[in-house]
Amino acid sequence: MVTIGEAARRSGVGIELIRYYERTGVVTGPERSQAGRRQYCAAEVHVLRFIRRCRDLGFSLAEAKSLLGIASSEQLACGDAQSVGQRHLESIRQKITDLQQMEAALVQLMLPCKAGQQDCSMLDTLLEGPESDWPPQDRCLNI
Amino acid sequence: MVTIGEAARRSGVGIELIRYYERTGVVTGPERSQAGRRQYCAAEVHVLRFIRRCRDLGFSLAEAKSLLGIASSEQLACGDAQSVGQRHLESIRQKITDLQQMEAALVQLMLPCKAGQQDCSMLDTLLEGPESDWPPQDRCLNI
DNA sequence: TCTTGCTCCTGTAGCGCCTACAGCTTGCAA
DNA sequence: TTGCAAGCTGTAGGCGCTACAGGAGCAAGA
Repeated sequence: MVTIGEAARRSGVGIELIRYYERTGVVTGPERSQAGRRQYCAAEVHVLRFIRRCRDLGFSLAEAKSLLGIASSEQLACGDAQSVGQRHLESIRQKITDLQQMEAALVQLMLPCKAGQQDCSMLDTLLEGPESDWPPQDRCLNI
Repeated sequence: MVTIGEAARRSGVGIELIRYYERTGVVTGPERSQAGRRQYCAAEVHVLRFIRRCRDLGFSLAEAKSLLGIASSEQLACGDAQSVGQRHLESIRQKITDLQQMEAALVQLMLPCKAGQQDCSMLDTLLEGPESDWPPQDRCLNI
């Protein structure tokens, strides 16, 4: 049984963030000491580390919670975990593609300025330029 | 002079978003009709489109506002715009690199499951696996 | 003229994922 | 005993939207 500070150190999840996860139901609250302090057992520290690893891999908290549920269910449902992972992998690849297109568009936009022209074609294009084909109008681009 | 609905249509920025931009000082509010309705001139619609293009390219609202300031200043400071753009380009490239490493780590994590083993090594690794070298501990990974 | 239906208005609250602070109590060592 | 670190709760802020409630204005048709 360790304190929240020690749990934070061992899991790599900050103290405030641990309390936030508890408050929002991502993890269940641990036992409390008589004085009301949180006391974490090894398994609970494992869970925190699990969440952190999921977050490091870009999973949302909802996905992390879902994977945690799969991982701690009686019958180990590998297929379920695989499909969560696969969906996530596709979303990562989509983001990479979007960012690469963004990068290309930005490079294109900034290129003419390097020629040392008088006007800044970058700002001109942003202000009045033609409609580019980027971004496609029908896709969400909150990256 | 057009209504907010028409300005939204012409600029590609939603009505609620236009009001949000005005409320948060990204753009200045337009004239009002006697009944208190917003009335946009062509230049104001241009500004909205400028903001949208910046956002499409991944600039933050603060950066967009800054670029707008540069674009509408008397002496056209192309160098300033270039440096904002260059910094942004580097951050896009950093994000791409991070995502690619994330992708590789995820593929690595999910690979062994495909072999049809009894245990799900993906979940096992997330739960108890060794510390991977990804992510590096000293970098922000909120992507 | 009246009604219908669209557009517009303000204000507020919610999302996801934290981060930070105020103001308090507890625990431990010197 | 004193002093400080570490814990506690509750609340607010940041980013960039999005969505609603509850009202007012406006143009076109019956």
